[in-house]
Amino acid sequence: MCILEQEPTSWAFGSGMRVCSKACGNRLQTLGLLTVEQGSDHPGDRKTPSLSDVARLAGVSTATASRVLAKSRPVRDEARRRVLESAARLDYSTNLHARALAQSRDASIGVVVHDVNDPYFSEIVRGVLEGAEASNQMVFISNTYRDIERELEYIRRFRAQRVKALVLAGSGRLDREAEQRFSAEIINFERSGGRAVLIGRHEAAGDSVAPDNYGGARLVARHLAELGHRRVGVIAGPPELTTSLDRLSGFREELAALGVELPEVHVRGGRFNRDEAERATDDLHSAAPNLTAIFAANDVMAIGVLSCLRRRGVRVPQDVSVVGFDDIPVAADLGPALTSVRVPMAEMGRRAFALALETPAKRFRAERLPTQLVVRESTARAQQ
Amino acid sequence: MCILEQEPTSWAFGSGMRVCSKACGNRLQTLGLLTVEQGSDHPGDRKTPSLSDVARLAGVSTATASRVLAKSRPVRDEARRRVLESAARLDYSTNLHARALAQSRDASIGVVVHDVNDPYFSEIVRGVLEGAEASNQMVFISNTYRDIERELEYIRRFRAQRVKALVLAGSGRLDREAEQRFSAEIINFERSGGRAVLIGRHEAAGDSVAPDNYGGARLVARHLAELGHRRVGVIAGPPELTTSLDRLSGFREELAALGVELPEVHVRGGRFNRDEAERATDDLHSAAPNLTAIFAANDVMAIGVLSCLRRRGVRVPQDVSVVGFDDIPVAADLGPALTSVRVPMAEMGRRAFALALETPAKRFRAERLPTQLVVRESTARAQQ
DNA sequence: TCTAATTTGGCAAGCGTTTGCCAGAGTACC
DNA sequence: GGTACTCTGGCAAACGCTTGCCAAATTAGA
Repeated sequence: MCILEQEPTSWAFGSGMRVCSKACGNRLQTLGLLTVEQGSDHPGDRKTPSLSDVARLAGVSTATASRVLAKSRPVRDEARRRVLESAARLDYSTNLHARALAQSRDASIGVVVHDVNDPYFSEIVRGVLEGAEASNQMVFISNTYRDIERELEYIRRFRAQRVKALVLAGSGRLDREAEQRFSAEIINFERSGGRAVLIGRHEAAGDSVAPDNYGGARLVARHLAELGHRRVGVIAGPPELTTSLDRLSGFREELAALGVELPEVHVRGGRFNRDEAERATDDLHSAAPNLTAIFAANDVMAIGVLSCLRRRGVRVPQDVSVVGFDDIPVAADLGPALTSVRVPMAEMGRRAFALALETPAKRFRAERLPTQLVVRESTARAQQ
Repeated sequence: MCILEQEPTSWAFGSGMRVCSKACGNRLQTLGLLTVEQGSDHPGDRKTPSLSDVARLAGVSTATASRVLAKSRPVRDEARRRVLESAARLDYSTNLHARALAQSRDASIGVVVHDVNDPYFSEIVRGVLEGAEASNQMVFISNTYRDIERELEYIRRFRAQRVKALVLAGSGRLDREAEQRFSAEIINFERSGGRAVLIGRHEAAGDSVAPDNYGGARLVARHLAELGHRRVGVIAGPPELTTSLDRLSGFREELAALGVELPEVHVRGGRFNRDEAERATDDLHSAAPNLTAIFAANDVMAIGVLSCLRRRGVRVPQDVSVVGFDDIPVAADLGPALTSVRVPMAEMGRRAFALALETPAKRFRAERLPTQLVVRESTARAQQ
């Protein structure tokens, strides 16, 4: 084991540290090769103790033991003490399935997101977890990678698990049939007694929280127009998602209102990821090399845009201004720091969680959270 | 509803699109304010159908219905068809708790990570999910935010849920007592019949997968020494974690072997996050303004380092070279692109998942995955 | 056609909790 | 001392599925 003899509190140790480092060093000599080492033994498997074992050991009925452990009713001190002691002695662990079955309800909360690797969603998850932590609830996260079948599958699965509440984050779809199937599953879920809250999709059957994508995109248009940009392009999101549409149309309409034209050839699209955005920017820039500004449908795509422009020797913001959307944490650390629209992702997660625990109103509720332009280094006055 | 009349396949639509945008636009006029809208009704709640309801409707016993739905034994076509049809008619959803209880085992898999918002962990999660997807398993992710009590709590919770397997990602701790409590919970978990696999911590009781932190750090030392750096600093990770120690000691020992000194005052530490790293760099750079290179214990910290240096007007890599660790996806997109040590994060997740499904060997297995230096723009020859 | 082997389906006993209901034991108040 | 409550604790019936065991039905073999 690679363990210090004394508790380390800082790196300014010297000797103790060095000894340890040595040990670790030796252990790892196999630099560059995959090593398989042997450790100690796997534990044996005697049977898991049940509540009745605890009760027997404590000399009480299972009812009493249950009431102590689930805190469902007061129990006299003496008995309570004996139960707790027995439970500890046996390493007892409540079988949650039995409990959920008896109560016809699982206390945990499910979260379904498109992609935890996307900072947009991981921020949302953070918000949900903050809420959950405050009220000491278990939450389970699952990932659809934007596959609709998997999304439906997970909803069914959480229904099968009878979770108390379900938070679904992701864009709505323009495909009517897809949305209907989605809504149908949500309704089935709620019929089974759970609460469902949607993030980022207002159209489906359920309470929802969403950012003001349309308004945020208008802010971008206004910002660029004020900087004198007249030839602008868009790297849009997937055309089948309402989020893409809202962001694109907000941008387009505000530009129009300000008298700036946005020809269709200046609008390219792709999935919400870095690489597709980079390719799309290649196409766009080849087709329209004289653009002075590019609006990316989200920050992850903006990263691809920046990468493409850098590779092509285009300076940002001197030659071309770039704006993203979402304001993910890393946006401020890109080179150059990215101008973006702040979406309160964590806050949406918190709100969704809170909503999930409220008793449902008669009608679905839909909250829309404001967005806000954050100007950084990637936008500048247009060089005509 | 904001839905197109025809299926959209690209943004080059024109009119249909525009109509939709208008609708969306009107819906969102409340720019900058939180809006609460009213939607349709919540579904009512008639009782959830059970297997016996399905069986009755299909005119068979629950045993047969169960066999059809759980595919546990062949059933004659006619009966099978009737069962499936009844299940569909009733929107039946198996109660997984009842199933898990009857089988004394939950089919799902748990994942416990320190922080899904950290790309290091979200990449690991991606690897696990890829494995899970290939074999069509449900996985549940939970987040400890590096709090040891919460970590233990989640392990207990997954034990209570009797999950088939548990993947735990995060660094080991130097604190002996903490590690022992951790190991004790793992052993309890395995005793309850589940499989546990650890990522990034070899010292605890369980099969494990870990990157070669020590070796990777040595590569960094060699790289910097070869570029002529003699005055180097380190922004280290939290001193209580073995990951921090391994990375620091590998770096320090290789430097020593190459005749480069690393005074303790050139080593600062903090949590594995951007902001603490930025502060630590402030301290470091104030104390030792003549450093020519800084090694950050991970990429997230390196972002903080870069930000601090930029703020102080220090050019990277002309004045100071910076190296990170992990090679998270965004490393290549920072300004300047970050030289880092590639840790096969997703691969570790996949391996851990695979290991979790294998039957355990008699002794714990420990796999170590190689790391690799990726040189980008943030390192250059030292200006003496 | 008869017997043996193989499918297929049902019965009912779990799986490990929770909880409604009831009874016995204290307490408080007349 | 008697009545009316309040506490505690136990019994046993769910909760909704799976599955070992057995019997009936079907098929194969002779």
